[in-house]
Amino acid sequence: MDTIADTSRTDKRGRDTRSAIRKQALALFAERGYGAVSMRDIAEAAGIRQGAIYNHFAGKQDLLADLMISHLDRLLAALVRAVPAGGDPMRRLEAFASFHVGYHLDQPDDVVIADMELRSLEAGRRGAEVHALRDRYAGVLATILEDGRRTGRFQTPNAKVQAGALIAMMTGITVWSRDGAALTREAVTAHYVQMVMQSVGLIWPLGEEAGCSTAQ
Amino acid sequence: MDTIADTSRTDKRGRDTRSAIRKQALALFAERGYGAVSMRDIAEAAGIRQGAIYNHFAGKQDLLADLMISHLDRLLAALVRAVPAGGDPMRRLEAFASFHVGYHLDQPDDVVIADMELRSLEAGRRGAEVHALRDRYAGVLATILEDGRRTGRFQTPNAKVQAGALIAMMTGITVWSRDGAALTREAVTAHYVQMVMQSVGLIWPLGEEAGCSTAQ
DNA sequence: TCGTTATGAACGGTCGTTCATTCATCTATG
DNA sequence: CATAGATGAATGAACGACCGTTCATAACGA
Repeated sequence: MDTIADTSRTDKRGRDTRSAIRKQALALFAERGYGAVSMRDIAEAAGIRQGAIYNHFAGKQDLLADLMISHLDRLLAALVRAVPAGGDPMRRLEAFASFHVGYHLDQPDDVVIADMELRSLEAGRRGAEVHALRDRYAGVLATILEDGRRTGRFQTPNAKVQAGALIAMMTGITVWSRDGAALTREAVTAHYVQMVMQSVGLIWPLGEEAGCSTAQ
Repeated sequence: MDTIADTSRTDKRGRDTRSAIRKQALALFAERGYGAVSMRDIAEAAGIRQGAIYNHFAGKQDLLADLMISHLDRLLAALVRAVPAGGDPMRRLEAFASFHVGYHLDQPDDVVIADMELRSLEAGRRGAEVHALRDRYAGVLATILEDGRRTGRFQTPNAKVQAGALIAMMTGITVWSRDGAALTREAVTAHYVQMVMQSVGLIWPLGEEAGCSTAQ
C-alpha cells in the first residue's frame, strides 16, 4: 500500500520513469532540502507532469522514505563487502574509516539526505526502518571499537559514544567537500583514516617512529 | 531595513514580545525545522497573532538570520573567554574541546539551528555574515592545530581539514544527546576531550603510562 | 494626543493530492 | 494476422489547505 508495484519497466521512449523520479528527487532534496522541493519541481526535472508521480509513489513522504531506505540498504551491503566481520580490530577500523570516507566522497547526495532529512521523515513503519538501518551501521563500528577496547589495543572511553562521534566526524565531509578541490581523494581519505586511528590512541601511520614523549 | 528597531521594550502585560518570539521560534525551528514551522505557529507559541510578528521582525528570513547571528555572536564571545589566545597549544586544544562540548550540551537548540538550517538561510548580506562567523569559529581551532603542528607537538595531517572534522565530531553530540541520560555531563565531556586529544596524536589522559608499544 | 503595538481579515501563491480522461502498449481470441 | 479488451501510465485541471505577508483598524501606554 505504501509503494506502487516495484517493477520498473521502461516506457515507449525507453526511459524508466520510476528511476528518473528517484534520481531527480534525490538531487533536488540534497540541493534544496525536502521542504523546499515541490512535487511539481520533481516532475519537471524528471520530464513528466505532477500527477504522474503518483503512478509510481504513494506520495512525497513515500518517495523520501524510499530514497533513504534504498540508500541505507546499498550502504550496508557495501560495508559488509568492505569490512571483515572478524579479525584484527585495527585492520577492521582502518577498513571501516577508509570505506566510509570513500563512500561519502562518491555518493554525497544519498548521504546528505539520510543525514539531514531525518526530521522530514514522519514517524511510522518506514521511519522506524530507517532508524534501525542507521543503528545497524553505527553498530558495526561500535563492535569494532569494543573488540579493540576489550583486547587492550584501543584507548577508547566508550565504544558507543565514540562510534557516534567518529561517524559524525567522517560524515561532516559532505559539508565542506564542495570546496575540497585542493585535496585529492586519496589525501582526504588518508587524513581521516589517520585521525580515526589516532583517536583510539594508535600511533599512525604505522611504522612511523612518532615520538612517545609526554613532554609538555 | 532588515530588522525592526532593536529596542526590546516590555508591553503592558510585562512581557517582552520580541524576546518571546525569538525564544519560541528557536524552539520550534530546532524541533521541526525551518520549513515546517509557520509564522502562525510561532505567533501562537508566543501568545500573539500572526500579524504582530511583523512589528518586530521584517519577515521569516530575518527572524532566522537574527537567531543565527545572535547565537554565533554569543558563541564566539564565550569562546574568547574560555580559550586563551596564545600559549601551549595542548592546553588551548583541551580548553577548546571542553568549551565546545559544554556549550553544545547547554544550548542544543541554538546550535542545531546554526548547523542544520544553513540551507534555509537565503544568500545575501545576512547569509555572508553567518558564514563569516562560522569560519571565524573554525579558524580559532585551526590556528590551535597549526600551532601544535608547527611546534611538533601535534600529529596532524592538515590543520584546516582536521578543524572541520573535529568540529563535526563534537557537534554530532546534538544528534544523540537526547538519549544520553546514561552518561553524566562530565563523562561526555571527558570522553570527547580524550578523543580530540588522541586524534592529534597525544597520549591522553595526561600522566597515564599508556603503553607506547607499536605492537601490531 | 501621539507613537507603538496588536488584531484579524484578506491577498495572491503554492502546496500535496485527486481524478476523469486520454493514450500507448500488451494479451487473448477469432 | 486482425481485432477487441485489459492494463498501466501520462495528462492537466481542480480541490482544499496553508503559506508569508500586508493593511486598515483598534487598543493602549506615555
